[in-house]
Amino acid sequence: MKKGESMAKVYEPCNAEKQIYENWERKGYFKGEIDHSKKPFTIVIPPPNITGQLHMGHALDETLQDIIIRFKRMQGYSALWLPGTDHASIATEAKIVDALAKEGLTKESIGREEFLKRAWAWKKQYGNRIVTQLRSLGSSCDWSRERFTMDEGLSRAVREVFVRLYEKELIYKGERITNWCPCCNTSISDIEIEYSEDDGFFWHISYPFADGSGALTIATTRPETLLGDVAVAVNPEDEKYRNIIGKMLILPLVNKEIPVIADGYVDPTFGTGAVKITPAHDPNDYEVGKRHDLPVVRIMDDRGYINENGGKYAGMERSEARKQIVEDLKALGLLVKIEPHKHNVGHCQRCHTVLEPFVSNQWYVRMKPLAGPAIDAVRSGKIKFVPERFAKIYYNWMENIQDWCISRQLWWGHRIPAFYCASCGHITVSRTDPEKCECCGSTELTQDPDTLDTWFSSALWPFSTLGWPDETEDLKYFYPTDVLVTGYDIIFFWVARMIFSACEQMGEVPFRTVLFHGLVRDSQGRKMSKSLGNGIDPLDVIDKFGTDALRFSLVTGNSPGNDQRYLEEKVEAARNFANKIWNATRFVLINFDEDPDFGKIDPARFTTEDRWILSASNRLVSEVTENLEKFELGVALSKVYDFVWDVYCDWYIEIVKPRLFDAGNESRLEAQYVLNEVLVKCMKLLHPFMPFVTEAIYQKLYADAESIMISKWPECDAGCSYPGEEAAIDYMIEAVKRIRNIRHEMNVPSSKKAHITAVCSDPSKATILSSCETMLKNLAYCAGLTVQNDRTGIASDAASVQLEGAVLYMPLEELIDVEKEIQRLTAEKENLEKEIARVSAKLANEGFVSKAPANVVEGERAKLEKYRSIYESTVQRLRDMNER
RNA sequence: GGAAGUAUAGCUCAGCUGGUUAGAGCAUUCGCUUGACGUGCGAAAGGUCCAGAGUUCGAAUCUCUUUACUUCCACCA
Repeated sequence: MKKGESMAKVYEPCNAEKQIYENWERKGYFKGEIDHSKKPFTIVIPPPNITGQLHMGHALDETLQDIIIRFKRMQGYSALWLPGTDHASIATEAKIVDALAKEGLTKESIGREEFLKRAWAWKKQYGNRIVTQLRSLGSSCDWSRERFTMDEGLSRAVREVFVRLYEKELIYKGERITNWCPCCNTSISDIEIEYSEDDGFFWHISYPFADGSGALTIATTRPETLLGDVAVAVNPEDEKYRNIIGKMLILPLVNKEIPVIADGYVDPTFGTGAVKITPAHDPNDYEVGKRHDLPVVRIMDDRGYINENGGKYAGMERSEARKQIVEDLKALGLLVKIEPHKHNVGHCQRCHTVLEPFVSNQWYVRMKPLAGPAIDAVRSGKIKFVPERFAKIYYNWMENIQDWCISRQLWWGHRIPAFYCASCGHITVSRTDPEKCECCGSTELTQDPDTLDTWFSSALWPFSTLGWPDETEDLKYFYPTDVLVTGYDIIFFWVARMIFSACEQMGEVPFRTVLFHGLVRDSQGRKMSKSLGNGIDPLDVIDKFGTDALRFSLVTGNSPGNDQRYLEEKVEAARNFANKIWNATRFVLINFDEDPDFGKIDPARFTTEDRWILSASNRLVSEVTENLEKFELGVALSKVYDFVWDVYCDWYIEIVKPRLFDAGNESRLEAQYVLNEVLVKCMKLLHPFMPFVTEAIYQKLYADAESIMISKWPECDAGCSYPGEEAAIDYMIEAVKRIRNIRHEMNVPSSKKAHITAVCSDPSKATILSSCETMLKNLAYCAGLTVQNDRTGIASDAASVQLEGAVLYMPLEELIDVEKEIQRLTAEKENLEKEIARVSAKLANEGFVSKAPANVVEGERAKLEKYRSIYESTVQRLRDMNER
């Protein structure tokens, strides 16, 4: 039995993929080896959260990375794709807290140690799920180097960086207004805030003067913060308030005297032009308070309840307190009016709770000194953003950067290595846990209870995963990494922070290129989300269509940085393509001799179509390679797709069939050779995109093959260029297409074959045509072909095909509707007239001829000549038919 | 308030540094058991490349303006 005959008619991805993947992994192909005879090529994975489940975003991200790393591996680089996961402090902690709640426990009740024990157990049990899922995408990660942000080594890196920054005074602890999530019960950094325009109210409240001389009306969106007011500010330039500056007001409900102060911060045109000042609960008020040396009165606890400073409101939840305070003000007649007011409210990115900004004592990274080198790294081109426009967003953020709040009131994460001395108050920050205070020597030390922002550790990922702070061989060989592939949504969270961290710690960029991709949205263009329930599980798609199909659909027709929609039809089309190449292979193998000896092929026996496709495939190699180098993955893929389907399957295979079916054909072996050669080349070009089918096919083609993934990437052969053969086949294809067209238009049944007479004035075209009788017979329902140089013997009602330098006549007798044919020819004639007019006008244009590049002008001339040739024969034919 | 992106066939989208009779997939219409594939083959229909101006010999492509949608940043109580 021939090899191809054992192949199923339909490619079944599910059977093949798992086995193929296991084989790759077992053979160790994914391993990145230090090999000084090769150049390294490194990608570190954007570590997914251990709480995460595979979604389309991962699928896209992984696919892009895998394409690049497989391409580079085949090109001969020592490729390393380093995988791992992120501990995701808030998200994971929330999971554990939820689990505890189900048992009626709280984290405080079980204590820190027990809590962490449970968290690690959870991580062990579920943290690997995402990793398993990544494998089903075909990711060729070096799993032997898998890292976790809380691994011992990575934790050491975190501590090292913290200490270094502290020693350089780039980390400090300070009391500032920080955004706080009362639900997650922790501080968060500025970029973790999500603003949304919410409907709210503007409450106008009357503050009576202490001397009884009337009252001043202020407007606020947060009346409950009134409890913490320490002043009311007006603009010093504001005429209407000039004479009340310095007077005292009675703070309603609290019955405390507060002053009217003057500060330029107040906009006299907004609200009433008078602003209540609550330094503990508003960043601007805090600044005003500092300028005027006002007290800071915090009136809310961490959970969002009014504290003891709130008098009778103490213990009330913030929204409840707001309601009550408004009620009470109304009762006192101090509520002047309530206006509906839309304003931007900050929400917690994770739980969407309304955030509460208030003063607290937190750890910060001083960003200004770190931002400079990080900006330079991109501006100088050491790091390239693809697409470039993201650099602007990056600069804009970096140039206006605020200090980064890195402490979190959580337990799951890297604990801040700061130790407070009970006797002298000194803070000891060190690489190892200190036994005594470095200042006074006291042993009464307590460690800061807080942990670090998750992103603090991910910021070190490109080097911490390679062994830093040790000077490992891996670090020396694989660092800096080459490409970072990620979504534009984490440019600030992660990309920017990796850049400044690497510049500071390594004195070297973390990666040379950042390839940004967009979001995968649903078919209606909405973001996929849990709450909408519109998410598509990549694993379901893989089950239904195969990994290759999913990967193909995510890459094709997509350009860097742009969002895309998930459409099942696209995956289906990709699945069909996998089936197509599978069947092309089946065809090739069925038509091979038992064991073709390609050592015996004679290039002299290559036919025109052989040279045509060898030449075209050679060009394909260079184009696809170039596109991949430029990260134009979608373009590269569609080029291979078009070539395989339209050129190789639809034309080459069809043209070459007679040679294969004729056992005695003298160039049969050459046909088999070219079929095989071009197919393998295409499979290699396709392998990074569709690793599984291409491997399955490769194994079919070569029984003793190792693996396509470690095969050599095709190279462009400069000697393999046959423009003459390419032009000849293109001409023949044109002829076939036009014959098919006319036959279909005339409703000629395929059983009705026609003998074609080619009238050819151009000897070179005559040569081409004389050689293509078989092709016309097989592809254009032709019974036979005669080539002659005049029109003798041509039936006046024959259908005709006008080509450059030739006319093909097909006597189809009664099947031809002469009127219709005249109509068709007339339409064609008119179209040609338009084209000729267009091109002639162009060539008559002095400016065009003198200024356009020579090859463009030449191209237009050739075009004109071609159109004229076809036009003449069209006119001639019309005349014949009309004179009939 | 700043900034960015998008606008091309009924739908989803390609079209790089200006030169194509403006492309693909899906959908539509018509025809096909042609010895790999109906997850296929063949043929067709379908577009003022959002609108307007400019640069140029030449613009879907570059510049400006307008409109619509999307996103990011900042944020006035």
